[in-house]
Amino acid sequence: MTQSPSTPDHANDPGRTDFVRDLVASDIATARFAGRVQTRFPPEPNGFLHIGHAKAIVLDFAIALENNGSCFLRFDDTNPATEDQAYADAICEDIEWLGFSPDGITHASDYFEQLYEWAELLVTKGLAYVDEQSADLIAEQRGGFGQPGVESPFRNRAPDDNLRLLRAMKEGELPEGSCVLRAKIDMQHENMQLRDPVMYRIRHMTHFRTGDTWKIYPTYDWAHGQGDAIEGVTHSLCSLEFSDNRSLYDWFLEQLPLSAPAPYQTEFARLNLTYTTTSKRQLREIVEQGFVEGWDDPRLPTLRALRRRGYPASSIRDFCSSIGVARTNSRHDIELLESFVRADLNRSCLRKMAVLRPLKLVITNWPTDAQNQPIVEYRSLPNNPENEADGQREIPFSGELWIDEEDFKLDPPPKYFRLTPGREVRLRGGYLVTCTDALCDESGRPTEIHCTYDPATAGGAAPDGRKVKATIQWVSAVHALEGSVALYDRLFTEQVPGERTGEPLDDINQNSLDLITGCKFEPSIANLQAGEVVQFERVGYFAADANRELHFHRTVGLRDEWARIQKQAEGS
RNA sequence: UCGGGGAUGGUGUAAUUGGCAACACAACUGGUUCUGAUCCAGUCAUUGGGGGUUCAAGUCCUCCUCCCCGAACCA
Repeated sequence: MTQSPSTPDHANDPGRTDFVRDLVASDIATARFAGRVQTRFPPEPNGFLHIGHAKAIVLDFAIALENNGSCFLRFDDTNPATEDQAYADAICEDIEWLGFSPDGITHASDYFEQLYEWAELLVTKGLAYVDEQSADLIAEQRGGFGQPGVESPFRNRAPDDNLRLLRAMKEGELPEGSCVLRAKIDMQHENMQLRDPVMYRIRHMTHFRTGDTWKIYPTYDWAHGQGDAIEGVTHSLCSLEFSDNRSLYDWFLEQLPLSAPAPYQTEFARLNLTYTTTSKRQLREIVEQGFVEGWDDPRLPTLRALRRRGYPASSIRDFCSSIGVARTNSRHDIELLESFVRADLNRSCLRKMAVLRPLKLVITNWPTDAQNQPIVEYRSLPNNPENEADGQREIPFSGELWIDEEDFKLDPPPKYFRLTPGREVRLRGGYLVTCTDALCDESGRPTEIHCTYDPATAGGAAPDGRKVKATIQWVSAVHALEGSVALYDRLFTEQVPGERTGEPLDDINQNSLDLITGCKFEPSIANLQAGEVVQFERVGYFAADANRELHFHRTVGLRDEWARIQKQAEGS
């Protein structure tokens, strides 16, 4: 198994351990599996991977990696009604993007034949029987919490008769729903999972891999542990809700003639994040009801959405390994994820200047050439102050510029450092300018700002050492490229969607997308690759859309001290 | 109601297995800065509650409280 070499992940936190790693270490110490470690990531190909899956993927692969073991990707394709090759392809793609290469890609359906043989074995041993009752009846007879179940009238049918019926099920001679194969365990067991669980159901459906060869399909419980055993998995990690299934996992494996020590299951808490959801069902509703534009809409926590939004795979990996593994149900602040994204992007991103909401700034004393045209100068700015090796770029500067509306106030609030009549600020990498005048429309909204510049401050430094409180970004009006930007807000308005009313969709953020057109960009923006992420200085990180020219997705904003001050002012 | 699991700051995760509650995020102070970014310094919990054992308890015992999961021919 491999992982992109660029990211050390756990390496930055060596001594780190958790209950899963403790278990693995102890199994190695006692040679339970002869020192082997093998894990697997077992998604069902009926949906797209999301950030919650990323936690599981990182854990599964990291455990293998740290112990010289291996990790397979195994599709849990036991339900032909909901699964599809397209999902399987998407899952492979997402895992690869995340930075992991499985040691093998397998399917539960690869083992249908072996599973069936073992099912006949259980029938022969009197450990499984065909039940001809309806699903409703079986459910009813299962009993409830604290109440014992009732045994099926078919429970003690002779093995030979069961075998004949099972074969008839397999041959497609019996209609869907007419009967199921059940394990014969204990209808009184306090763990409902052991009250004669269903092993096979009849489905006359086409499976995306096995086609029409099977008329019966194994349930999750009858397929999962067996798949693990066949593949040589040692540590089968899954989420907490499968805790009660563990006894069944063990029971099935105990009945089978295995040559190696049986794998065992360990459960851990799945990932929850504030202001979003990792529920497959909820995500489906959000997409299907049109709250977002598709499974890769950057507002979603799906891996393809995060990728499109510009989240580096390494930041997701780092986040997943930093949050640890426990059995406590918890919910992480989404800010933590965002802080990993910012940390990564701050190091790696080129800086660009962009003006999202343009306001014209005219330098009234800017020189003109012989044709009476404003002269154009090229100012040199670092591509990334965090990394000198990224070099410099030349940006055209002239007498008419765009600045952001937010960087000018006719009537500045307290602690506002930016441009206002009479005040001097720095145009980043350009000159110090002083506002002399502002033209406004009828409603009093500024439409054009007039400034004078100080020719002695070329590059933005004042020879006399005078300080200005603010530096703002700008784009030369005649050279500006025009495009659009999608600003994303949280998917939900509440930290815990659904906590108020019981219905998560009640808390969906109706204003999660703010599409801004008419944005102005510095000319070098034209050289960006599809999907490349840059920092628009003083604004945030933005990913170039893969298809639309000059359209950007806001990955995450910069931390914003001014916004904080304003909020405090509102509060007091 | 029965079974399984869980509870450490605003959030999450640790604590050499009985020995000074640590780290990250958030928040708040302040400093640096040609990004109100980054960076740097500082502040912010005696561990769900009661009782017990012990020189010493987040850790052991005991009683209690609260939370999550489980009664698909889903996974």
